[in-house]
Amino acid sequence: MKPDTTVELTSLFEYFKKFNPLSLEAEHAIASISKAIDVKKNTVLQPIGHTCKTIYFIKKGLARIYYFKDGVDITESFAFENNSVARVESLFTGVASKKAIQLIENSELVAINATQLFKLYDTYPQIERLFRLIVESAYVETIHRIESIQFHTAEERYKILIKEAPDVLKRVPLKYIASYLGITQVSLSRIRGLK
Amino acid sequence: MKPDTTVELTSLFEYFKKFNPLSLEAEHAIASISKAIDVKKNTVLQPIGHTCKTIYFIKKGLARIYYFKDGVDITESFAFENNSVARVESLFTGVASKKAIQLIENSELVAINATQLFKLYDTYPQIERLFRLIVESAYVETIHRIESIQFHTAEERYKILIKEAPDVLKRVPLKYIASYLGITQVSLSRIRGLK
DNA sequence: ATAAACACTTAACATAAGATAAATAATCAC
DNA sequence: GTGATTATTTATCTTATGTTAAGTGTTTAT
Repeated sequence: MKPDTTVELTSLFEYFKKFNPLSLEAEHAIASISKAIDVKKNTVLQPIGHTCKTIYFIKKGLARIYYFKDGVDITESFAFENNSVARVESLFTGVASKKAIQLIENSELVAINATQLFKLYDTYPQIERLFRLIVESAYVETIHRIESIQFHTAEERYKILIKEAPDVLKRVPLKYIASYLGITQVSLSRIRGLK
Repeated sequence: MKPDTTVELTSLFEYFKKFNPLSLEAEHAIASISKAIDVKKNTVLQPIGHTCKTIYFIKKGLARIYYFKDGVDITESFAFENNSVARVESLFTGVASKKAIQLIENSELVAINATQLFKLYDTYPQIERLFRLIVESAYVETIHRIESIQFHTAEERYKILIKEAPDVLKRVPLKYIASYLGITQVSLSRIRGLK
């Protein structure tokens, strides 16, 4: 019988396979620096002001990255199941993050120790390649996000969001969606009220 | 005496050194898939609608990535000397780019064949690592750009720009700066007129 | 040197989104 | 279940930015 971790990490390795399938040995190496955790709704994983040293994979549930701008809670991004989430601007620079990760639902996560992960890059080029591809993919998404923020009206952005991620509306409080779209909750209500 | 290419690529390899120093062999491998080109002001390097297969390094000069939104010319980003520029959202996906790269000044570039570069990744893990680090760095910049666009007023964004890149103002037409800031040229003039 | 094209500013008006406040509606703790 | 939070909507007024148009200044090509 397989050890527990392997079973728990099945969906993580499925996720990896979409980018770069790993050898069993490489999978075990990642398993050895990862642990599965259950987190209650509204939990904040790491406080603002700490350097990000963990990459989370969401087996089940829903998270957001947020921060405070002039005392106002701003949602930078959402992350759904079968995706990873990390405070990248801290992870890749070592600078303390001004952001936090919060779970919007009761969630099941895999926490990967990034410090140890980066060390695995030397031994397993396939792991370095895997995360290179994951980052490239996230980078492309971020570029699309810029186009969306900069060159669509708030109403267009709202319509695009509910078209591309109708789930969001059911699972995420509107106040979080509003700041994600770059507007106030009042404006979002107004837009929703149209027609 | 060194071959010509080595001399011409000095600044490129200096740029690489900031991320991941390469062996001479790896440098030669990159040199063999690169060529130095001189480009006149206003030249568009590749037409919109083609898949991006080239990474450019700017030895001298200044470029912008732009596209058309509802017929209006929008500048997505600028790239100055000693930096690289590519239409990443096409490069990493194979999808035809809706964007073009244009030189704002007479420029000296190094064109790196990306298709061949990606093949080098198998032979030279150090090259794969180099570009992983370059992309991670660009990704972090893009995340900061989102914060800037989404949560500062146009006036704040303008002030940040002239503080962080005062060069831009001297070398880039205001119409390009305006769309980069996400506003019209008229709005930018108005902001500049204040005080 | 001149005309044409381009770059930038200014003005008047229209509109989308912000700020504040108050009213419902939904959820949570006990 | 009841009261207390929290979430959402609605209304009013203000403000920043868009749109259009016209005018001035600056390059560029011949």
